[in-house]
Amino acid sequence: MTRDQTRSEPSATGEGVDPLRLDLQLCFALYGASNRVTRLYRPLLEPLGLTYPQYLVMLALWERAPRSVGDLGQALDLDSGTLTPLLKRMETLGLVNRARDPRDERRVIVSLTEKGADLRGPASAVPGQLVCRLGGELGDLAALRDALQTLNRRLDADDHGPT
Amino acid sequence: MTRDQTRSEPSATGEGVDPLRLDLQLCFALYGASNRVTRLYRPLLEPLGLTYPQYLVMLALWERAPRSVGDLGQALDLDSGTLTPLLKRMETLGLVNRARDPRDERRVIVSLTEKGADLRGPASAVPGQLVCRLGGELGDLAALRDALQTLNRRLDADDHGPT
DNA sequence: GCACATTATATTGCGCACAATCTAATTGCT
DNA sequence: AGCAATTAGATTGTGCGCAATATAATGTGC
Repeated sequence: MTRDQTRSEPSATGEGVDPLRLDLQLCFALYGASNRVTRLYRPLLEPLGLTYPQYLVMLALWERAPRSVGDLGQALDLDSGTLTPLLKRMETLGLVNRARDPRDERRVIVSLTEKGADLRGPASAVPGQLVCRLGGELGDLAALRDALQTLNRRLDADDHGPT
Repeated sequence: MTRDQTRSEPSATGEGVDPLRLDLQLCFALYGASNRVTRLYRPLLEPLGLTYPQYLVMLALWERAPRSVGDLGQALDLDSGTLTPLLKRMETLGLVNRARDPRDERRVIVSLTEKGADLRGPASAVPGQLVCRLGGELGDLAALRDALQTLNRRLDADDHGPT
């Protein structure tokens, strides 16, 4: 029974005749693309001392700061179990400050330090370098972005539990 | 200096006029989509006792087994630092066996146990459920898959270090 | 103004991802 | 044979991602 009861089709790049293979192909491609892109960012962000999720937090804060942990979590679709230690590391790095909101002591307000704000300049080179490394036509990349954003919106809309 | 020196554009869903925002939008969408899809799989795989990466390993093994750790790593684009502990957990679960290749003692051959092979039946329901939860037109999902696979191939081709 | 639910964050625990490093086995070269 | 270079995995350490739980502050009804 350790036979290789397997195969059914060439598997990989074929046309999507079998919808049951579509999930594997799509989700695996998504998973791989996300890993690959994080790897692509790594050497660009390493000189800044940031990881990719930390870079996303900085982008959110450069857009608007100060803001609460929960607000960041909503923007980035991450929960407090992820953000709390991440923000603490960024605080240790001297990029952000964390302080309880005196108006509502349950909230923690995250603000940029001067060092954190100053990092925006050096970081501004990153997007260009990355698009360059991504390669491909700008139009194709924009189309891919649109398809992913559509998917994300649909998944966000659904998940309020059908039975 | 804690001013909100921020904003410049509406930011989110606009047309891709500014290529410098494209990386953020694309990569963030990718990152979010990957996280969301893993979350979508979780309740489907939990009854099988699998995580999403473990499910990917099982799919690879159902396609062809036994195979070496390195072979799995190439197929899934994961390195030994990820696979070794993952495979050990799966061995503890009784899904796979790990054994040195007698032909080449450096290699570790991963094979399916009967329990692992038997899981294929229950798992066969997952892809259909997932595509259903993903929603959207099959054609759109197939197009997204193709775009991601193209991107992945390009990134795999590049990375052999230009100076 | 006191139980009780609600809200915001923190903590704990587990499982990836991956860089860096280590060990051991094989291959190549001479 | 003998030894350097290569190769395959394993180990270690750091940083997410998230479920489950805990803690503490706010709001609500009575």
